[in-house]
Amino acid sequence: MRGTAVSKHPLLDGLNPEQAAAITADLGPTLVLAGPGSGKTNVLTRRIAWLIQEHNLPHHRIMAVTFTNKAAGEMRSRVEKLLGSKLRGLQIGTFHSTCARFLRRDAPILGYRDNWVIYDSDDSQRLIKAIVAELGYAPKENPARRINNRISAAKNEMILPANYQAMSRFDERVARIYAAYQQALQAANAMDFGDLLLNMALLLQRSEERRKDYQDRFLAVLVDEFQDTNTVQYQLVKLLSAPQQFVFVVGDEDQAIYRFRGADYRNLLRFRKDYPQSTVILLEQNYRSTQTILDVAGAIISNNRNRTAKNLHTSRGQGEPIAVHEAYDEQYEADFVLEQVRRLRDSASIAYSDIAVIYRTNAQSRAFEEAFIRARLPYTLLSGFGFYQRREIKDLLAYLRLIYNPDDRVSFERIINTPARAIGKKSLQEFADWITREDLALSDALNLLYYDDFNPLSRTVKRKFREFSQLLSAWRDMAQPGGLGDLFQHIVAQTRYDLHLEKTSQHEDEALDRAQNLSEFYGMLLNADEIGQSLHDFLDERSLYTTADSLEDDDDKVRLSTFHSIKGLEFPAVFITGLEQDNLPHRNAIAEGIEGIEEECRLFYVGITRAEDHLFLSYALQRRPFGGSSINGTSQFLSDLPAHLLDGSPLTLAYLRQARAATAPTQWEPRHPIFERKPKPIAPSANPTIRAQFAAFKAPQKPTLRVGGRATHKQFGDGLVIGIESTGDIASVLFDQSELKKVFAEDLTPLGE
DNA sequence: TTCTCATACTTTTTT
DNA sequence: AGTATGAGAA
Ligand SMILES: Nc1ncnc2c1ncn2[C@@H]1O[C@H](COP(=O)(O)OP(=O)(O)OP(=O)(O)O)[C@@H](O)[C@H]1O
Repeated sequence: MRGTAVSKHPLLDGLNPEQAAAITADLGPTLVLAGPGSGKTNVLTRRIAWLIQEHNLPHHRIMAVTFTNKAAGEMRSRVEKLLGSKLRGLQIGTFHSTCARFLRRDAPILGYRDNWVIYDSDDSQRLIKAIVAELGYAPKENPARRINNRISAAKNEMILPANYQAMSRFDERVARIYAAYQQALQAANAMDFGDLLLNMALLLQRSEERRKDYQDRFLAVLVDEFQDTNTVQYQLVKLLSAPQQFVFVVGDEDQAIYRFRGADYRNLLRFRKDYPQSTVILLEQNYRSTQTILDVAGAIISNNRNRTAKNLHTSRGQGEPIAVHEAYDEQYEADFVLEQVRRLRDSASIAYSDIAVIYRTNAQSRAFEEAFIRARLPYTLLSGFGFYQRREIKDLLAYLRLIYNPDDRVSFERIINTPARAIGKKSLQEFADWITREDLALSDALNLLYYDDFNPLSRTVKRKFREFSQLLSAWRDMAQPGGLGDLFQHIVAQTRYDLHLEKTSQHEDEALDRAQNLSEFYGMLLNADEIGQSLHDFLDERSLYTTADSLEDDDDKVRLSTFHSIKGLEFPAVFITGLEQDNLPHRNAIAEGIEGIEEECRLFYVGITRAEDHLFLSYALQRRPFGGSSINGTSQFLSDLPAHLLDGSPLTLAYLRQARAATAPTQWEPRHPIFERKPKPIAPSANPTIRAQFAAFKAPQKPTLRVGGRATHKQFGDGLVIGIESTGDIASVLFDQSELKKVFAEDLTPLGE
């Protein structure tokens, strides 16, 4: 029966029996555990329609959580299409958007004023940095970024400053900073990303009245990508779905890739434990990929421990083999991708937007961007440094935010002297000291400037701040829905931000570029005006929406993305690039040990399973991060690929075979990557054979002679050992005085570091 | 106080 | 490569 369609009910049309079982399951807790492409999201969508149609739940009493805002929008329109009516009250959003929406109304209960703003990680780090300075800690030993990570982790675990357990000296400082940071956030009337979730959970825990209200409103709660929920999200689901427990979650532990954000795939197990009466449904039919792609994916993921083995199968047929490509460096890798993109379009009539290029780190997008620009092929980035992170945009946003929330300290400090108004360190200090001494809110202080009796500031300082405060109040009066574009024009004109741009740009080009960004931003404000957005709508949306969220599907451009941002999507053709040890798995993940490496393995798995028909894997022998350069061995995951499913140049395939022979299947031992920050200039050989040898890094066979170490040879002198044959008796050495040579290992004497 | 220049530091993934 | 910080001159 499996795999055959049942079609008794229009909502079940074309679904297989397991999918139908999930959709029609009883109202009680239900868990759908299934691999990629098995229709989990599809099932969740239809389940919503089913609840409305068959269980007569009013649509506004259903809440669904998706992983991205874009997925939320798509889910809403699909449900509407299934039911043939608009469903404005249906609550669908990410955890963050949903919480922000609820808190927009309820935050005053927690002591926020209703014009609170959302701080992104950059804002948080600025605030933390200021606090570190105020507490007199050394900025170097207490980097804002690291501290922010600790604080976020605590919030994800619902640990409040008072309960923060300090296990080290560093942690003791973190605990103090965390407490001060929370106070500063409250004073600034701001919430960071973690607060959005934590405050919502606290609200539900602390206010019985609000809890009952939300619980009464939401009869059913549905969550997609449940494997990537963290503690506070899990608690939110639990709190909101009580007491009737009509909770429906879908997930796949093999696709858990947000551990760094506190997510724990064991929430799937926890769900089964917390709801012992829950129905568990497995889906095994894959509708997305060819069998070859599934087999490769399966071979990769089967090395992970602690997982339910899934028996994925497809009716899509075997498909074509997986292409593996070795490139000399990232530019050649990009050229390879370009070449294949053109070929796919010409011979397989695949649109640009049907193609995804996936990499581990955002920095890797650069080589692809440059190549695509050179070749004049259209592309778009799903992740990375976005529009809103540009200096000029952040400045203008800070103006808007301060207008909306005059207590926003981070924005205030950003723009008080941008453009320069002769308010330097000293003036600012005098102002800040006064505020601290009198324990004033920033907004109150800005008002008190007008009353000489109430402030002790020196004449000039007072005058300068007063002028700023006057501007601010004038703008605030203008900040009405429909007038955001005008407001922008006034800000730019009255601060002479245009002149500031010119002054602070190095070249004409840069000034022009930044001015263009500003007009693009202006366009967005006009757009907001058109749809009648208020300032807070606009600010919230831009804090919570990512580049990928606002991308139109029909925009015919190749998608460049990290593994993380590509999750949940599918493409006829997928390129997975940068398959080098230390890149995937990333060196930092390797340092985290087996958990880290298994997560990297899942990243690879997620990437592979995005592909419908065409899958390309590539690695580069050399990369140039940070102006330096590194020579890389191939990813350990490449050795786990079943050889008979691969296609590539004979040399590459031979090399992979060799690599497989040399390493026992997936030892999670970090191999010894060759990583030289600034290696001696290496003359890259054009000879493919030599290049292949160059690539043939092996795990060390003799403890004495180490790949990546230096050794001396009686005839050729000193050199860098870049490879050792699996037999252990022959080594490839890059000699300082000559070139790459293969020599007998016994003629080499290892040198100390 | 502002601007310019040199120097040091970074070095995963995202809401 | 890119940003952030600090010193010194205008
Ligand atoms: N019963 C079905 N018949 C035909 N196609 C289906 C069926 N169910 C799902 N699909 C298709 O399979 C693809 C994958 O579905 P979906 O995105 O819901 O899977 P998923 O399990 O959520 O995947 P992932 O875990 O990778 O995000 C989609 O293109 C969907 O339209």
